[in-house]
Amino acid sequence: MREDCCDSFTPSGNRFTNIKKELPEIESLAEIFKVLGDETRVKILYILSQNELCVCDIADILGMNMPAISNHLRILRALRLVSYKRDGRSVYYTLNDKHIVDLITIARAHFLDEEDY
Amino acid sequence: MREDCCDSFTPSGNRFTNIKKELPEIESLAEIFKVLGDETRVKILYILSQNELCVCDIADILGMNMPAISNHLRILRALRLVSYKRDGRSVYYTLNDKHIVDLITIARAHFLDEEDY
DNA sequence: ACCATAGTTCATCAATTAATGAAATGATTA
DNA sequence: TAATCATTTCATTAATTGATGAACTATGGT
Repeated sequence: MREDCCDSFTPSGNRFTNIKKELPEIESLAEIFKVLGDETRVKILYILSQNELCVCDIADILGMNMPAISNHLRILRALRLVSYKRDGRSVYYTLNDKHIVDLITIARAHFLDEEDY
Repeated sequence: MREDCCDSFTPSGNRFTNIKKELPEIESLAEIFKVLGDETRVKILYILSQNELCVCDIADILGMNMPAISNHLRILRALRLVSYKRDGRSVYYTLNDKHIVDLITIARAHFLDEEDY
């Protein structure tokens, strides 16, 4: 976008070429973090890591109405983070990806304990 | 919000009490993930994990204009994820929190390798 | 003092997001 | 088959977000 830059810029052109190549990979991670960046969704994933629950239970626990929960579950389904099975009238959701819980656990350990920064 | 629920609901009231108590803590994690949920910001954090850079260099690497980068840096400053020092006309930013890189690294290892799901 | 450069702030705009209620679907029960 | 419950889908709406260009601040050079 810019041809030159501040004094640290060298016009030889191939500055930062290596890191630029890695960026598309890093960019794609934002999709995962975006899912976890919603309070409701991260809570849904957390409670599903401990219980298999129907939509109605999740709505009850979180104090929200069912369409709201159902929409978030649709997003989580699209990324294959949860799976579901119907049992009678109810649909039970389970966590489908243990990596997500790892991320939540690590984030909790790192950012909620004030030890260092 | 709802007084009763599906069949799995028990009116005794204290169902899921334990997990409900943990939810505010989980909810606060969304703030961290929200920061990483933006393509530009996660890229900024990643390149700052490898180089100390001025705003102008970051803008150059990411192919964006400076106000856009500056605004993202403001968000990262507010959460103390980066620090900065002025050197002449340039302001150099550095990563201030190694935990963030851990999260990015772990997410990359888990979600970009297709081994299991 | 004047000018150029680096960066920030601000207002505006477009796009995205999430919650809500209503309607539709699917499944069980009377 | 009518009624009810659990869930999903849909349209609407309000709120949030991110990019842009203009204006402003700060620093250094002439």
